[in-house]
Amino acid sequence: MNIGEIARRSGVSRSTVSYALSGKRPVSEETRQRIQAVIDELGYRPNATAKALKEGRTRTIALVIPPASRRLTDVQLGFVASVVDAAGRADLDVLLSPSGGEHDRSFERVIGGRRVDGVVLMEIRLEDDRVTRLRQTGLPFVTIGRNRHPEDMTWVDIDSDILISRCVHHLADLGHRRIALVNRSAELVATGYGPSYRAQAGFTRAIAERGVEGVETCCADDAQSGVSCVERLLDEHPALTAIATVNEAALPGLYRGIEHAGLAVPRDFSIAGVAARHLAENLHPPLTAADVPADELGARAVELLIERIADPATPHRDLLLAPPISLRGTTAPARPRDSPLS
Amino acid sequence: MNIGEIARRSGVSRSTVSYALSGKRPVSEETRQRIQAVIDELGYRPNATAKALKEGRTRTIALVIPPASRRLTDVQLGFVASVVDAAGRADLDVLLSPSGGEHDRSFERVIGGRRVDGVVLMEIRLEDDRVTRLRQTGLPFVTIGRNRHPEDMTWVDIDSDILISRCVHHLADLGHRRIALVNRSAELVATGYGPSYRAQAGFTRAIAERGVEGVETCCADDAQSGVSCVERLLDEHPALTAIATVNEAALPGLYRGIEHAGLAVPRDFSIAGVAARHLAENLHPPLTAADVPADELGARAVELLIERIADPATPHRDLLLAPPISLRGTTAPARPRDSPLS
DNA sequence: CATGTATGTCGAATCGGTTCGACCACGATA
DNA sequence: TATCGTGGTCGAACCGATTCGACATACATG
Repeated sequence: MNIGEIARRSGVSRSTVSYALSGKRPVSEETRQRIQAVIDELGYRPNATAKALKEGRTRTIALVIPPASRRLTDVQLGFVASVVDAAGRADLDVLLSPSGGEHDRSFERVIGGRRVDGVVLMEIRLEDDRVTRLRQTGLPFVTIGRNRHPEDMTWVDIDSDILISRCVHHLADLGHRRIALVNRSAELVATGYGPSYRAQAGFTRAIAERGVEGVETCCADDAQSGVSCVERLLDEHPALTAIATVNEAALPGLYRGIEHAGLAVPRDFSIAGVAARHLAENLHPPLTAADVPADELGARAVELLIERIADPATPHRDLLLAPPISLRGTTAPARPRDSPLS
Repeated sequence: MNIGEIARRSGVSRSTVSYALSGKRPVSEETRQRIQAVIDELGYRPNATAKALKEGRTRTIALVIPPASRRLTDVQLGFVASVVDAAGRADLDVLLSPSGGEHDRSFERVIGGRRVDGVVLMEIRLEDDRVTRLRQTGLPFVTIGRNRHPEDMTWVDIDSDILISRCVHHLADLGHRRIALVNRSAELVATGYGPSYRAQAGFTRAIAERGVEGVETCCADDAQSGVSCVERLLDEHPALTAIATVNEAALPGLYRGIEHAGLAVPRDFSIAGVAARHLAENLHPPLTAADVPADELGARAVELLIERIADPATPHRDLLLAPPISLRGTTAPARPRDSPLS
């Protein structure tokens, strides 16, 4: 079952078997065939662990995901899928490592034990311990998202600042004067989650540029919270006519909340956001949104990582995408409503 | 950076360092502290690959998922999350291996190269090559779902036969006389996907037991297909008053299609199904459904796998769950409708 | 005092591969 | 004929850990 067994049965040395398999030195056609016959018969496959030890690389990358207990959003799921896919195409295996909370053991095990040749890190915070930790180990890594100082690292990201700003401009173009930003959970925003932070920045800037009225609010990542979020918003700001959002999971709730308030989308109320295309198209009416190109980002992250693994001294690179807004069914010209309270 | 370096700097042999770390033989307190100091200073962590080679186990399990290109359903996602979670608690890493189509290289790489100590297999078909392959390698494995002959293997599953049958009985109890089964995609059913096959069996049986009229149909895994599926059903069977389904992804579409037809759920039309709790609760109105206990199944699968890894001769076990139907907002007494065509 | 037992340490073998240096046989070349 | 290159093979070293057997020292026991 190991290379020695194959060698013995073929009457050659272990090195000859190895060379017959790798082709790194010539082996006579005759012996090659004899060896191959034995291999086929026994169904021998070289032990990946032994190979990894000798070669000094595991042909495995780690994908560090947010703790699995918190449900992955559609966009995150898209990242996982495309990373796994791209890695597979490059004959790399993917070790899944949840991080955060009680899962830090897993991260430490994978990183410290050098079980992988490189790491793809998702869900980066503006200040992120894991980045610091990876830096000290010297293990190549690429992040999906960036921290506060992304200068000396390799990353891919979407520009949620620009994207949300585009949403606001689009809504303002349609005549909306009172626009709310529905961000992700307060907890996430508080712990310095990049996309939320940057969405906020883009929102504030665009609001100022257009001289319209803006309201910012946080909302937990589920439909129920979306409903109550809209209730609260309409209660406190009855003249609101549009929402821009980066909160995918809340979207069904936002739709429902608006409907409960007796408003029709997009006739009475507009929504624009940043979401997975799949999700945007499946909502009803389909969401006008900047579709996060998770496939491209994930695939590119893996490519960049492979580059860094091959040559860790390669200069750092990055990729910042700002896909256009796909106009679907949730934005329309503003129809001013009388505020019942004003 | 390796154990030899630590040994040299502490002035002891490599074996002493190893024993100091593992505690498998006594080491004097003094040397232990000296070694520990060096380790802390250099941030040394033993190489997992070398350890794996020597010990003959990798402390890694593979999780074989359906090809990532096809979007995972909520239930599948629940399985992944709980398996990763449970493995993490047992200090096992999880290697993600997509299988099917072009991804079979990945499966072969992981299994053949003995990169893992055991395998959790998801999305089992009634006839499944991967099960056959795993059998010949002798690698311990546990399946989530079962194939046609699950006698000599270890598996966990939900009893979709019983579950769908319960849905039918529940609907029949409410007076529904014409009930449709919305199964998963025709392709999946055709290739012998267990849950679909068993749902069909349970449906047919329950229909017969209650002497009601049943219609079976397949539906692709997305909202759009759900809409057209309902359209088609109501067109061909205008007197239909209820749907039982195992198709999570189609649910939003089913709701929408029913609404389009001018029917209200649950007043005019009832739905009962099998789905992830999370999803059922987030629909509007919340879905009356048997909630798939993905957490429990995933965790149990890992436990069973760990058992088999520790002792491959352990007798095979299984776990078949049939959670009760949670009554939520989508089922109500039948209100007969006149068929516009009859 | 001899013997036995436990503590503490070391060197060498081992896991299953890859790879380097050496060697032989052969035909081509000077 | 002496030399060289090359095809083909082997043995040994190596990757970085663990573990076994051996040995030395110290202490308790008969």
